[in-house]
Amino acid sequence: MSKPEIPTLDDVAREAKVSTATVSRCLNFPDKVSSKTRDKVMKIVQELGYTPNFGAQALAAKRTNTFGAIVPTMNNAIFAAGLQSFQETLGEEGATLLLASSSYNSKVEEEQIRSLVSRGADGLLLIGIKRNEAIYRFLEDRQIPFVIAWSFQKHKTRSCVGFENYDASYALTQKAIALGHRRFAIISAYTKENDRAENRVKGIRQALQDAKIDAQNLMAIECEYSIQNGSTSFEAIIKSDHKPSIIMCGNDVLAAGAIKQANKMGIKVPEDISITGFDDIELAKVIEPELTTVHVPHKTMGRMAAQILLKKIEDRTHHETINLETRIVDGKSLAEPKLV
Amino acid sequence: MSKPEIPTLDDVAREAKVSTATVSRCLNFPDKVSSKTRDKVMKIVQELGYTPNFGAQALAAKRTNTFGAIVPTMNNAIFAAGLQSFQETLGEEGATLLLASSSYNSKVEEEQIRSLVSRGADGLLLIGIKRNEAIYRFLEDRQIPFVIAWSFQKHKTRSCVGFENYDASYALTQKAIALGHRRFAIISAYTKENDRAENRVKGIRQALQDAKIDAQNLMAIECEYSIQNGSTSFEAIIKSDHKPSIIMCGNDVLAAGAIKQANKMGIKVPEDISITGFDDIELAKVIEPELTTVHVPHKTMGRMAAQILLKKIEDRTHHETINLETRIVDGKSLAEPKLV
DNA sequence: ATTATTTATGCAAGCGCTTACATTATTTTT
DNA sequence: AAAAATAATGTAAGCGCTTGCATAAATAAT
Repeated sequence: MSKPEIPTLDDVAREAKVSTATVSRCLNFPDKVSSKTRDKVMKIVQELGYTPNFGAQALAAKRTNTFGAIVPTMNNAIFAAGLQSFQETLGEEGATLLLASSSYNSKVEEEQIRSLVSRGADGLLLIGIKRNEAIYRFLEDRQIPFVIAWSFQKHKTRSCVGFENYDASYALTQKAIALGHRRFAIISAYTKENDRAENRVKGIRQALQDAKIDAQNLMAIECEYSIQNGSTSFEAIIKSDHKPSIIMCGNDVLAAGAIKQANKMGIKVPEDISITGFDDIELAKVIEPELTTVHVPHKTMGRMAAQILLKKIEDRTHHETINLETRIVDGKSLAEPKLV
Repeated sequence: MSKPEIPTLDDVAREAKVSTATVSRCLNFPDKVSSKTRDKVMKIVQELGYTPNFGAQALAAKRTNTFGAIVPTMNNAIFAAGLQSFQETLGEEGATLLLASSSYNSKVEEEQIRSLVSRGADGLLLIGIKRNEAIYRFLEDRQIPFVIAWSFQKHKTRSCVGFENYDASYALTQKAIALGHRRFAIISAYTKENDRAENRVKGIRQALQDAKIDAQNLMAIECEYSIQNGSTSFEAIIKSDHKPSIIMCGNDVLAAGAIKQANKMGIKVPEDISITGFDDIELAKVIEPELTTVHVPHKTMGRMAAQILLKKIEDRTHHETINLETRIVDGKSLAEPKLV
């Protein structure tokens, strides 16, 4: 068999009878080269099917035009829309996205951060705030730009673009209280290493407290995000003796599972029980009844995250924290509680 | 500010008073090194927080322990489950996954293939068969192992693990015909560069033909996969004068959109019209009525794809094509047509 | 104790690219 | 037409790592 002739810069240079420096410039700074040689070189590049060796390039240039993103999951659409616009915005600038998924596991996330950095990621998109301080320092020591999304915090140096999970959740709870609900249940993601989930729960608790509703009236379940878990948790709540008039779910996926189970059990939503979601993903509009949920500006968030990152590459000192607005989407799944 | 002290192999070697070769061996072949020096070196590695530079490593070693996958979309869960198990299987072998999404655009996919290869991907997961022959040659010239998933073909050299989209679709159509359906509509993805979609449509057409149902009785719409498009297409079909008794959708996402729209328009599924999906993603079980669809063994497919790839790394000549079974999942969305 | 093996380390040559800096060709100015 | 300024190209020194080969240390065999 013929050996795998992967052409190198040298091959191109030799063939075109110029130095490797010139070829490199043709590729990277076309206008630093006379159009005559450029054409000649480009032709050979085409002929040989030359592709630069990324490792060599990264090694020599110390930048890669590559960004990394680590999301907790790709199993449901929570992050899809945001990532999509993140990627698109990067793409417009000719940058590439490397994607990894941590399965909501902070150990895994840490490894992936290191891996992406050692792969030469010029910048990183991270979801949420809560993570080991050591890993933040790792990034900061190396001066790797990063931006945190899906959460908002006013930090002196760590840029973010997100929203107040707490406030959104608080507002939704207020609305439920105003409708007359007094007995609550929560189906949440694990809050331990997930500040989004944590703040959503906190928002609910605080709203209840502020309305002088005793914590006795709240039951909370934590589980992984999945439709199945939404269903299971719903059933567990119904079968418990807590008897809430409303179940507030940590996201739309759980809510969808809950509604599905309600339908299955012949429990009418919202007549018998109200159910709310969070995120406003497409799924929220498919289930019957349509979900009352919190709209999160995913697209905007993704785009702005990319923009911040790009700015940080330009100017290492750039810093900003952006707090996006959320809003309650009125579906059909939240209504006044049944009179008892 | 202190400069970003990124430690290198040299730093570790100097600190540990050994050669760089020894440090490298400690990291890559621990048992080629005496336990005494190993401990000494590892301690320094820890202290310094050393992470190997990926580019340099790739350049010197000509392998990266990294695999690439390019999926058409991450916007819906079609590929999520498969990718997940693909990643898990790779992870067990200490390999990393680089993920890219092509937005069903073959030009983009081609770029991404090149990009992943130049990034040093040891192997690639590709979705579907249909793509430019040139890009196949690109991979083959460079002897980059790749495996095709989600489609099956018996190819002499190109390995794949997938299923017969055609057969599955044919079978589902037969079932519909057996129930009495004679007037069909299809909502499909664009078939131009998508062999899965193409074969699904072909399967339907052939089943109709074999049942002596004239092509006149079939109406087909192509659009991008999305719930919204499912809804829009459903409405278009209903408002046309085609009046099918069944709408077969290219995947569950479209079907979900269709059902949603049916509910909205007060059209009963399956009493007034039957709707089928394809893929059996979680969504299929959430919508009301539950979808009759084709179950695709996503997890198995992802795992086997990874296994094949790993085998190919071991033995460049390894080759296999695996045809997985699909099966019809009986939901509630397919029933006998209304008597006219 | 001496020699033959085995094991552990070091040396140094790249891997394929970028980029100061030096050199040469071209254009502009006087 | 010569001098000065500008543009185009070449030279070569790395970037941080791996690995074949040579050498040194430890162990086994005589």
